[in-house]
Order: sequence, then structure tokens, then C-alpha cells
Amino acid sequence: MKATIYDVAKEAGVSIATVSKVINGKGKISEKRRKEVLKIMERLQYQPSMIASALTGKKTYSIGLLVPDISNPFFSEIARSVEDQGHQLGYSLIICSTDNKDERIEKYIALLKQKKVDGIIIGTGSDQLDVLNSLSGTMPIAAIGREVPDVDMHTVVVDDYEGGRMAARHLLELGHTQFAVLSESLKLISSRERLRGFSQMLMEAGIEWSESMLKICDYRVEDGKRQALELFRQDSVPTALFCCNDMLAVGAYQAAKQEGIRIPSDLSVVSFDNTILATVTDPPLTSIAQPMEHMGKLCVDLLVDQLKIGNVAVMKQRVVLRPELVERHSTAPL
Amino acid sequence: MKATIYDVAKEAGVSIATVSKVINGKGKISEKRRKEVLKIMERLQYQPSMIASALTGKKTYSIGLLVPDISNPFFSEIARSVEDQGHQLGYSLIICSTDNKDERIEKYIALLKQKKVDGIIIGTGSDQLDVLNSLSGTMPIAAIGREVPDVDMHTVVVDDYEGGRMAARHLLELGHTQFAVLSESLKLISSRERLRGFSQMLMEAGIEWSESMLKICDYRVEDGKRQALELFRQDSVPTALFCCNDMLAVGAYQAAKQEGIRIPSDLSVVSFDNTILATVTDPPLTSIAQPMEHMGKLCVDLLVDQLKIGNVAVMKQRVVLRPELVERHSTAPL
DNA sequence: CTGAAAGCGCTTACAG
DNA sequence: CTGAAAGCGCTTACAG
Repeated sequence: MKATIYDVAKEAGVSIATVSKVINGKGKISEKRRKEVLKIMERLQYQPSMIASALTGKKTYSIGLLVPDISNPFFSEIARSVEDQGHQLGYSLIICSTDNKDERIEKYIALLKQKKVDGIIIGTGSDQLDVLNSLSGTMPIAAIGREVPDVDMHTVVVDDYEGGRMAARHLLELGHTQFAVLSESLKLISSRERLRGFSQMLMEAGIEWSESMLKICDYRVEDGKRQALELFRQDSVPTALFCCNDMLAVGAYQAAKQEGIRIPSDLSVVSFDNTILATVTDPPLTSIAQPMEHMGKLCVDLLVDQLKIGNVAVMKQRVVLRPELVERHSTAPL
Repeated sequence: MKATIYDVAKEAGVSIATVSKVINGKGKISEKRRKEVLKIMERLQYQPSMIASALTGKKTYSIGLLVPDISNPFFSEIARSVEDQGHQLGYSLIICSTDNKDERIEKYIALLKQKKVDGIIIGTGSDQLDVLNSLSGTMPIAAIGREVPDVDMHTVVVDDYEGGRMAARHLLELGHTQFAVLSESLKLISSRERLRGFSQMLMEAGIEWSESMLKICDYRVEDGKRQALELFRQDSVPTALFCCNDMLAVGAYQAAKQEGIRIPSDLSVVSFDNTILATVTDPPLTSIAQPMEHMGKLCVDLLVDQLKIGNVAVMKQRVVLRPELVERHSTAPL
């Protein structure tokens, strides 16, 4: 049987209260006793049960991470940084792939509540705010990479608007004048903002931009390809394409290849996210990088700070990080 | 305050034992009482605390997943299937990226023990078997995608040897005679087996194969590139390259591009794993697919079966799944 | 069919 | 500085 606090106490000839105190470094314990107890803990290979301490101490030292799909490179990279920072601070990570389905979101949230996780990081979208809203009252939550309007929580995002501008600026500097955009659903604030930044920048450059050059896709590569094909088969062919994420850019690559359009000589492509995919395509993608590592770390820090304060009603921060243009070889002068 | 079992019991005018029984469907309860209690649970929005039940009922309904790096596409795809099947069966998934470092492995394992997870799925390598061996005595564990010799646990792997053979056969059928291999460390059994299958097939075809055409890489794309460059700069240039995983193939692609070697016309490439990366490269990779979804599901099933039986000493299975050649466009007739 | 009571392994006032 | 005792929210024999 595994050693319990009772075994240690008995062996050391002290009370379990004393042992508990040396474990947690609380209260005053004479140095002599402390060392004795520590030695015995060592000898018995005693590891406190986190279950028992959770039941009394109120913390489980685990947090949940809600993402659409852990197998999507963007989210797996986010997950890695969240995991690392969490681990650093003593928290384990429970991953929850929601497929952006409300049903799965609700089920996972109920589960996380039952497991009494200390907090939840939300990287998934939901039309149904009720769930999140009711959450924010009862449990520390924070959002990463997603804006969730009207929900009171810490939020860490990249400056999507500025990212859109950067993409446009880069393309403009290369001399392009015929633009197209592949975007995810405009229900997502991030997509809207990227598009808005992009359009705004073009407008400032005096470029008019037609609605017909915007295609909305779901999140899959295939859909990116399909929409890109439609784009390429229209009358006016763009020379520059902005894709709202790397996955869509991959779809666009496939479409371009199929149509005999060469990147970057015929078509310059800028994508968003800068996941591993951006380094794997040929040519490698010029991408607006989200600082995923930084975002994960920061989000965990904010959440954990909130846990410590213990007050759910702390001032919530909205941290907006700067994106960065990573130039590779998918863009070229006109 | 959240409702507890006491609140429900009081409200229903029964004992907490009775409530417990209706929650768990154990024992005999009159239908009338059952319904009453259920109704009250509903009204109070009562959710049993999994912490408390874990402390008494002995199960936490969580499992740990040890992988080298969740941000690596292969492991994130594995994780997704493990998560889904686990969730299906009522288990949450705690992810642990080990970077294949013994120190991290040990720390994570200690943590998972303290959290009393019901079982651990091991997808990470370790030279230090002691840790795993001592584990296998105390807690249900299962391995996925890795062979860990001398440790008594369920194992789900792909037939690496056969995969290597398939790669060679495919290349032979295309008429190639000059082969090279990019492998991960041969400390990994899976790498050894892939190589062995590959060599064996060549040998059977009467092809002699020189040691100098084998390069060992670490797990990174950059290293794959570096080693591939060395390969390409040798006297005898191969026309067919087998890469032990998709990441290394990506490195090889980069090297080939740099050297002006065209794929597949100058060089045919077969990789292993068939992650998302294989679909993203240009040309898309012909890859020996591991049935990751099936592997994850199966591994969870085996582990959970073992949990139910409760007997750590059940007969351990070693399930070997067939790989599959997925032809894309990185291979061509000589 | 139902409930009183002990116990899971801790933490936390409180008293000394 | 140290310990007895209550309590966290459940489950599980056991008795009735």
C-alpha cells in the first residue's frame, strides 16, 4: 500500500497535523522536527495524495484547455506552450477538443466543473455565450486567441487588425494591385478584424477592392482549395492572395497548382498564424506570425494570478500582442 | 454554494447512502424514491464531486498521455484519437510533453501518480526503463507507437518492419536501384525495424545497399535537411530515399530544393507516418501510413479494459497493426 | 428497500 | 511549537 500521512506521522512520532505543516511549509515547526519528518517522508517514499488535498485544500492544480481540435497545428502549438507554463507553475493540463460544437463544449465544461479544475482556458469559439457567461461567474477562465465579446475574462490575443494591415502593406510594397482574400467565417471576430485591417490598408493606399474577391471557407484545407479554385476561375485573376490562416493557404497552394498558377511568380500568398505548416509548403509561406509561445505563457500567468488572488472579480485584462511578418518565399514583387 | 449530496438527501428526505445509490445505480432502490431523488438532483443542479468520489471510490476517471511533444503533428493526431476515445468512455486526458527527457518523464509520472490517474498511455521513449518498469507494477499502463522492451504492458504499434518493406517494395516496383535512408536514432526499436524491413526487402530483390547511404538524424526538420545534404553531396547519388518519418522527409525536401534535385523526377521519396505534413508538401508525400486513429482508440480500449478488470496482472497484449502505403506524388518510375 | 456509521487522506481553525 | 478534532463530499459494508 502507498504510504499515507498517517504512516509518516506514526513513524515520526508526531501528529498528522505536524506532517501536514511540514509538507506545506505552513505554521511554525521546529527545525529538528521538520528534518525528521522530511527524512521519514523520503524513506517511505511518501507522496501526498492530491485528491485528498483537493477535497480539503480546495485546489486541484489542474486546468482545462478548450480548443477546436488538438490535432490542428495551431492549437497543438498553443497547447504546448500552455502545458509548459502550466507545468512550470504546478498545474496539469486537461485537453478538450470541441470541434467548435456547442454540445461538446457544454459536455466538456460540465466535466471540468465536476473535476473541479482550478480554471479553464478557452481557445474555442461558441455562438452560445450563455455557457461561457455562466462560467465566468463561477470559475476563473481566460481566453486565448479568441475574442469572446460580453464575457468578463482575461483575454490574450494577437492584434488581428494590425496583422491584416501588415499583410496588405507587404503585398502593396511588392507592387501588387489585384487582391483576393480567403477567410474563415466572419462570425469569428479574429477573421473580421484581419479582413478589416487588410481592407483598410488597401483603402488607404487608394486601392479599391471588390467583394467578389473575398471567399469564406470553413476551417479545412479542402474548403480552402475549393474556394481558391472559384477565385482563380473568375474573370479578374488576383496577383496577391491573403489567407486568414496557414491551413487555407495550403488549400490555395493546391488550387494554384491544379490551375497551373505559380507561386510566387504568378501569385503572391500571405497567410496568418505561422504554424509549422508555413515552413513545410513549397515555397515556404510568408505568414503573419502569432506569438503562440508567448500567448500561451501569458494566458496561463493571468489565469494563475487570478487563482491566487482567489477573487473572481479581479479586473480582467485584455492583452493584445503584436503579430510579426515572417517573410519566406511565397511573395514576390509583381 | 454548490449543492452536495447532503443537500439532495435533506431535500428528498432520505439518507445520503440512498442518494449515492441512485447516482451510481447500485443497490436496490424503489422506483418511486429513485424518481424523487432524481428530480431533486435535477432541481438543485446537483453534480457529484469527482474529487470526493475519487477519494472513496478509487477512480479519478483521468488518464495521462506521455508524448515527446504535443506540438509534433504525429503526436497531436495520436492525442486527438486518444482524447476522443477516452472521452467516449468517460475519461479525461492529461497531456504530458516529455521532450524525451528522462527528467521530464519522471517528473510527469510522479505527478500523475500523485493525481492518481487511472492509467497512463506511453508514447514517449526513455532509455531509463526503471521508471516504466516500476510503474507497470503499480498502475495500468499501455504503450502506443513505441515498443518498450522488457516492460509488461499492453502495446499498440504499427508493423514497422512491414512498413519498411512496403516502402522498399514500392520503390523497387518503380524501378529504382540506388537507395538511401534517413532514419531517426536506431535506439528506437521502431526506427530499427523500419530500416530492417527496408533493407531486407532490398536484399531479397538482390540489391546491395551501402552503409554510407544511411544517415541518422534527430527528430528535427533541420537535422533531416542537414543529413540529406550530406547524402546528396556524396559520390553516388540515390534516386530513391526512404525517410523514417514525415518530418525528416520535409527536411529532405528542403535539401533537395537547395541542391536543385527535383522530386520525384530526380529523386523519389517515401516517408512514414502520414501526418498532415504529408499532404502539405509539394509534391505531396507518398507515405507509409500509421493508422493513428485506430491506434489511439485501441490503446484506450485496452487500458480501460484493464482498469475494469482491476487486476494489474492481466495478460498483456501486443497489437500490431498493418501500415498502409498512401501513394501521392513524391515517387515516380525511374 | 433504507439508513447509521466508518472511512478515504488530507487541511484547518482552535486550544494548549 | 504541537496535537485533537472536525470537516471536505463521497462510497461501502453492515444491520435492520
